[in-house]
Amino acid sequence: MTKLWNISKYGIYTLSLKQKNTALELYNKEQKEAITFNGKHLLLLAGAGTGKTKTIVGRAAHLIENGTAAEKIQILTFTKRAASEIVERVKAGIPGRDAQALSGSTFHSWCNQLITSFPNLFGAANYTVIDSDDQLSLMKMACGNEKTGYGKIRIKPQQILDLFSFARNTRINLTETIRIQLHKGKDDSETNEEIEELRPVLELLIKEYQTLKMQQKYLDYDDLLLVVGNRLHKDEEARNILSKAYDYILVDEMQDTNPLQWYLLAPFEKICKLFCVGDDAQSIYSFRGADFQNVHSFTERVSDSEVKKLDKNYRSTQKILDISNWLLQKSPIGYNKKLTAHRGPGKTPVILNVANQFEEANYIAEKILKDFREGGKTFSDFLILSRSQYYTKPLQAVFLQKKIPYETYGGRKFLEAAHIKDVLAILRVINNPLDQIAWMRYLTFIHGIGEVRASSYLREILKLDTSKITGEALSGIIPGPEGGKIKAYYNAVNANKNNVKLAVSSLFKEMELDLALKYAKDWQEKRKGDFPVLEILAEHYSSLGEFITEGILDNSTGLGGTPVLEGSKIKTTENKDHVIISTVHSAKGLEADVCFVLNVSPKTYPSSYSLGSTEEIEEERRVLYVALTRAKNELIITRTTDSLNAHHSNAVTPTQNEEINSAYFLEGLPESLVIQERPQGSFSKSQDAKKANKIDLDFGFDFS
DNA sequence: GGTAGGCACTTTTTT
DNA sequence: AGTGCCTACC
Repeated sequence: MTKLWNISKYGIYTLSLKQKNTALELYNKEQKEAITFNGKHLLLLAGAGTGKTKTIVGRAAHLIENGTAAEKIQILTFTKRAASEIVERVKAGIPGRDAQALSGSTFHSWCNQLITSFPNLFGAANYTVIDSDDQLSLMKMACGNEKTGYGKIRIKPQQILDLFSFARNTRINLTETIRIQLHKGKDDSETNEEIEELRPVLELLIKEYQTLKMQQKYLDYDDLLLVVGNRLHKDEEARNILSKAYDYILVDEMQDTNPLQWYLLAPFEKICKLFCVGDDAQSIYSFRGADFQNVHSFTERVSDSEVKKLDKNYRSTQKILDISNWLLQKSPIGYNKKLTAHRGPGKTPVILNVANQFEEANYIAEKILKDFREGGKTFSDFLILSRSQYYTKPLQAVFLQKKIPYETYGGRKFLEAAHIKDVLAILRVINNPLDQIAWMRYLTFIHGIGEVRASSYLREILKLDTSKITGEALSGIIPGPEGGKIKAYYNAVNANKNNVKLAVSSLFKEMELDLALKYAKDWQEKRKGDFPVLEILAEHYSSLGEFITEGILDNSTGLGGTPVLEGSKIKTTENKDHVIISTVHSAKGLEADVCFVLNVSPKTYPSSYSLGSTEEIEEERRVLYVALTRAKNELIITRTTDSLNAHHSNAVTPTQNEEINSAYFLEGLPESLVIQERPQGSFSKSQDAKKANKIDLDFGFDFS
């Protein structure tokens, strides 16, 4: 099965693609030892920039060149992008077909492949994988059916999903999950009473949600892992089958795996050899249940295991590492980590004090253009990192205006865009007629049909035997021109259901006018062009189900770039020279010559949402650490002074303000580590400038 | 009663 | 860019 969702993001890696991975002289002693490790299980602690990815690539190549069949190696990563990068680099290093069968996936996509490959083993066939939007719709349905119980409790469907997902990912029971997530872990009688009141209601709603999923043959993200994990734990036959399928599992970003992922991985300790790579200082996913016990307790949990370390940094110059090291040292947790550069001192990092986001955006744009025109740099030499996707909006506007090509990582995905989902809904319904979420979207897409009427039509549709559902039958249920449209859409796909591309293109022809009407505001400029892309994506799949699921499990097909068609291949801007704008969370593994870290201001680092618990603040610290260590030669940290006078957040008490300032990560930063700058021109020694200097307030902070 | 359209609001991080 | 809430129309 071809996976076109792996459209390469390798633009920035092409230079390193050519090197032969297994030429061991390319590696240092520690890397070599890891690559050629001959024991059973290995945990490799690899600090930022120490050649982690390179070593995984080398390990896979080494195994293949020493006789392991490529299909018996599974590489697991967090994003499809990371997986494809590793796989492509291994393939590039090994001539011929030996490495072609090498598989790299996310945990979720891997589980999906296993479930699909062994339908009898896992007992799931023809299911639909649902994304978070669909989960929310389904949870709303669950809550709607339980109005009595739900009405009393002030908890939103999204919160219920978050609690449930947290519980499943951490494998903690519901009571304790509520305690941790809603009561900050408190264990007193008042808390316990509240928990006892909430828990039964939640349980009821979650059970309803589970039932709805079962009825409609849905699997959500967590289900994918659980289905595989549960089977492996309970069933020896399953373990036997999979032990024949795999000899080695290579896990990237081990520090970000959660107990559910460990639950999935643990049976493989007996089945094959684990090679897990991670860095506890870069653990930034605890909101998703990541637990660095998976790293810290590795040797206790896994018999026949060893730990090795990589700590020589090849990415950054020393002055960039100095500020990164300083940040970690200030932590009350001992990370016991100090990166040393192998590339000399380099340039001192800059802190750029700006008045506001627009000044920040303009400064960055001007610097990039200047370096591009006069400094011999390409756009791909720049990486811009932000705490949140939302914050980069003004920057993107300025880039568009100044014609700086960029690509965003993180944020809304291609297949999550409303107009794409509208079209996919019809495919989904034909793939799985029990898919009520898709039915509702399909029906309410038609002008004149709202939620109420759609529900009643859907009730009629579901009464039909699934084999009796036809375009004709639908127009029998839905009268008038609306029914005619529904029928036409249905037939367009149904007549071509064995040719996904044709299904998509004929459906689009039917829907185009209505789509243009619904999205009149930005149809021509923004949305219309996505459909040729969708058709070409579709071309690479042999069934509707595969197309829908692979799309949902992939996050690499961002909508940020302008997709361009070139022959039969999609070319997106990502293949051209462009700046990368990314959230820190999506930037793991990335690096760039010049790196901007946006808005390192109080309230953002750490985020004011995280104040209150040391664990959360420390996670924020690691987020900043990850950001700082992306830079190879130039690090520019910006900080906005108007974030201090928070007009947007209305009620900040003086005490809170003090807390915000004292928790601020750059507070107390030694002068020698950075150069403070202000943009030239519009920004002079005004009042704003004075505010900028006030950020380093000297408040002590007692973490004990 | 049901639907569509307009307005205001709001955004941590992701599979 | 999406969602929730209100209002005006069928």
